[in-house]
Amino acid sequence: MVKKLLIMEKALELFAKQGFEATSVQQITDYCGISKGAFYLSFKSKEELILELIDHFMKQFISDIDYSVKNTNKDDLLSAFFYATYQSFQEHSNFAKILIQEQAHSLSEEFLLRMRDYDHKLDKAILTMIERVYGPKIETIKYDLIYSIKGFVNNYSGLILFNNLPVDVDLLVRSLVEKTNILAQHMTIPFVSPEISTLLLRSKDEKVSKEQLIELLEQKLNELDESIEKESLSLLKQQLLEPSFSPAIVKGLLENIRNHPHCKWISYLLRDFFEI
Amino acid sequence: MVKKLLIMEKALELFAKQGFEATSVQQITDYCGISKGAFYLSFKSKEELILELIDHFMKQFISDIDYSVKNTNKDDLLSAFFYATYQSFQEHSNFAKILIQEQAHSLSEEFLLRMRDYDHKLDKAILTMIERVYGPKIETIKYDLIYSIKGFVNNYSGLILFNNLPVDVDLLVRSLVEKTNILAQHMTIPFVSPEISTLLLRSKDEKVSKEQLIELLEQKLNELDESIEKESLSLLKQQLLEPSFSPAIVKGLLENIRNHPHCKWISYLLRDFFEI
DNA sequence: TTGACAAATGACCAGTTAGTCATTATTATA
DNA sequence: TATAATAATGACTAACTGGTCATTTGTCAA
Repeated sequence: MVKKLLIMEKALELFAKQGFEATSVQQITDYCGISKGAFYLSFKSKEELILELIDHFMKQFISDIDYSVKNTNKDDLLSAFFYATYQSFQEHSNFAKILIQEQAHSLSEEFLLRMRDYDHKLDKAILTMIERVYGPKIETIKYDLIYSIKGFVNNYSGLILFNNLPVDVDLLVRSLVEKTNILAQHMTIPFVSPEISTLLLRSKDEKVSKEQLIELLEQKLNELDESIEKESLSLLKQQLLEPSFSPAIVKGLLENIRNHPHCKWISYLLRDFFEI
Repeated sequence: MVKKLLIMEKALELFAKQGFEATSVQQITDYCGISKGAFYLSFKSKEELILELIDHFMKQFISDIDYSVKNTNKDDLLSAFFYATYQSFQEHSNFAKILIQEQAHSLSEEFLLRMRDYDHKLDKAILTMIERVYGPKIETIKYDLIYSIKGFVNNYSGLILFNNLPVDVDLLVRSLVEKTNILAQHMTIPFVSPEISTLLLRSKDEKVSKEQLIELLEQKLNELDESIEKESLSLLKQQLLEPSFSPAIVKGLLENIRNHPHCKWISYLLRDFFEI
């Protein structure tokens, strides 16, 4: 099994330098000083190597973060989080580079799903953290806060990693903690509403449940006056409970409510649900 | 010439979906309904197509931003900037996707240099903007502010583009303006120092000049007490004025000062200069 | 209808890719 | 030492890549 680790190590180096696609199996085996056949004794495909690398490092990273978020006292929590993050990034800088720059497309569906899942876990860890640190007072802006924190981490990491800056980690952490605190204390206009967050915090393939949709529909129906939009919503609710209309009709009903400011979101969720 | 536009349009679509590398010329010509030969009548290579696409959209984008930054009164400046940005992104969402997710490596040096140049222009536009909006009081934190603004733009764009969210642009702009204002008013601990910014704001290939380095060296020499580090610095200054040591010696001298807190930066710049 | 010119084609080239497998080398066991 | 089992090799395949170019098609004016 030591061969497997050698391959993972050397491959990571090349991937960080050139990206997944631009690195060939031949290059990896040359760099390891082994034959191409030997590679396929350890991994059944290049794809499998990539997935194993992702799993290996993400499991470590997420559990590090999660631990520090759950086992540090409230006052040092933010510092601990940023420290743990940049500690991990420095220790595994090759992986960090891949994490930050390797884009969505190119690779397999499996890869995307897995990354999304890890991202989701990270979101939950950050959410736990800010709820512990700031309590209920950031309720309305917590999703924007998650996003801002992830933004800071990403951008400053990219800055450091791709310019090979010598880093004063202490300063970086203090600076990011301050930015986070400032935003938490003064932000009043959230952009990421709970509605949007439900979409972001669920996995890509698991849809909003029919029951959730119906609940949301009823809520919206109460808000609206008699109108084409309200009737459309009502018919869509009927369709949810007992499908009877053709796709064309459903599409038309969705079109009716699409531009109503109160219905944009529900229209989006319904489109997602009816796969239109 | 209409053929050329067709190719650019269709190619952009495929690039946004799959990335540059994963999209073949064959795929593009199939999607356009033309022959492979016809492609090479309009572009002399795939690379040329990519560069033309980048130029086409970046010139538009940068000039839009620059105009709005220079021709809006101070009070609406931030709003105008974020509006212009998201207007552009919505209008050219395929290009925006490429801009946000297409990573550094993979492509040619020419591509990297050009992107860096546009990025640099954007930095300058944002700098102009925040200096106009906030005046001298943000002097010490202005580079962190640039970075935070770019972080917000990038992250919220990614959020919107890759989840196909229906966007309330007004809300988004108000939310980002607020975040920016909050940071500008309360941030006190900058991470991006003027030293770092000199590195970021210059193009990749233009180095810090020898004269600037010597000036910086003399400054550091005055700060230090007699020590191995000071002697190393002195010898390095000598090497700058008149090269005489072998690369191994220079490397050793740099190693001597690498971990001294006062010398991290100068050591980095010298490594860059001596190409070690 | 003809001839001249430009536009468009797609078979073809040389190179690279991920992945296979008959063959050979190495090691452990008896 | 002889045998069996395992590890490792690298020439090979089939598919695909960016790019070329002899050939065909389309469009004019004469």
